[in-house]
Amino acid sequence: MNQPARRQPDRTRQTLLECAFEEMHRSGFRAASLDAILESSGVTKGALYHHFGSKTALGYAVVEEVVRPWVEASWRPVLEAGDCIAAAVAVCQELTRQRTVRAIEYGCPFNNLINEMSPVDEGFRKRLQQILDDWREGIVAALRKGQAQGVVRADVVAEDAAAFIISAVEGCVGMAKSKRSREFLESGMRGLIAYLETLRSRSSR
Amino acid sequence: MNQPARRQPDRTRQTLLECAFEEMHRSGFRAASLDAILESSGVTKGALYHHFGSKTALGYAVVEEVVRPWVEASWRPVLEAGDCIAAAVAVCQELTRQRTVRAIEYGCPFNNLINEMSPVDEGFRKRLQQILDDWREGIVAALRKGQAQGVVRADVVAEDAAAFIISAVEGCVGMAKSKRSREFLESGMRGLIAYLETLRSRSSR
DNA sequence: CAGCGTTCATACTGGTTGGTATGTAACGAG
DNA sequence: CTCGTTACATACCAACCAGTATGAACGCTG
Repeated sequence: MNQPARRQPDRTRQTLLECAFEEMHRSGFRAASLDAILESSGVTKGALYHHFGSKTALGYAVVEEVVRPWVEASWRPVLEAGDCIAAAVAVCQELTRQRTVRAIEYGCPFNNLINEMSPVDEGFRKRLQQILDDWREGIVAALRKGQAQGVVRADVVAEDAAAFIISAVEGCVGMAKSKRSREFLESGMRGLIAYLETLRSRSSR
Repeated sequence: MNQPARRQPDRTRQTLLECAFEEMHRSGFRAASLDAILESSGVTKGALYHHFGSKTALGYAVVEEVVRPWVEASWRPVLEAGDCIAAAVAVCQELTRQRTVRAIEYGCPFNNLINEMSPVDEGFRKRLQQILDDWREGIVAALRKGQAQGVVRADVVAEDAAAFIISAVEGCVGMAKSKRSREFLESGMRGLIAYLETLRSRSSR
């Protein structure tokens, strides 16, 4: 039994965020039903509207407090690794390997939200853009570091490569949603890995 | 004046498809309001339900009769060109150049529909998957032809490269939706073009 | 223990949406 | 001209959904 009458406002809020994230991942933000979130979280409507002023405010909180850390965590290895290309390849391989068919169908929450919400809600757009900017800056820094180390070719334009790599990853995961199998995702990722290898300087092969 | 009482069922149907396409492009399929489509097309609900059995059926027809030709037309140059790499580069440049800021915000209809509808509606998923398969097969054929001509490196895995190229294009257009400016799209595309050049065989440079 | 703000619970509402029932006018066949 | 089918038009409905009003129970403070 969970304590029936005990109050844990922070935990209630966190549960709400997590259940909202999952519902948004499955259905998208606009089609996400508050009733469904309330049912899966075991929270009532009064509690929800105590913690969040509106459905939109809940969505913003999910972006800031769930999606953002999730994106950051997935690429931290690349930013911290010695050989950023090898680390990126490893992340790409991990991305496909541990992904269930279910996860392939639902895709990347970050990509989903950009595609759904950016054109129709400025608050979502700004928050998602900020996450994208930070991600891109991280990749740029990693590539520059790699260039200083002699791992990455000096003629690579870091900004362009970073935008391209992020786009390719999200594009692969997105396109794979229309396929039932893992094949497309794996194939696209092999293409990406082949590209990443072209960024390596001859001296570090 | 358009003929007030004259009947043009084929034209009515076509108008409906085009207006539905635009509304779906702006709002997505599920958030697309039939009333909005009816208003922009000047057609009444009775006429709509005469031509299409349901909103879903209308959506399927839009995919088959508007989205599919649109996707096919955008890549035909690559499939027919002599130098498929040069043609692909040209398509990418054209893709960014002629695109208005408005079009950047709303993104690619094909990508939008895959991301929104594939997980939640099997009928959409199958139709979109078929378009993706055909697109990919086209690129594979173009790459193979390029390899036979000595334009494309022989060690390129055509299936992987095709999946990767399509994903990268759609990823760039998708990510750019979260940015107001053209910068990200152009930057990602420069990265893509740099990648496309790596596919070229040394003998054809 | 008294009092009060925080945290939640329940019932209800107004608006929107996809869909339908019913009617009518155009159109082609004979 | 007649008649049945096609192609629309209008009015209405049931479902769903975000949001609100109201109130009660908890729990900290003094």
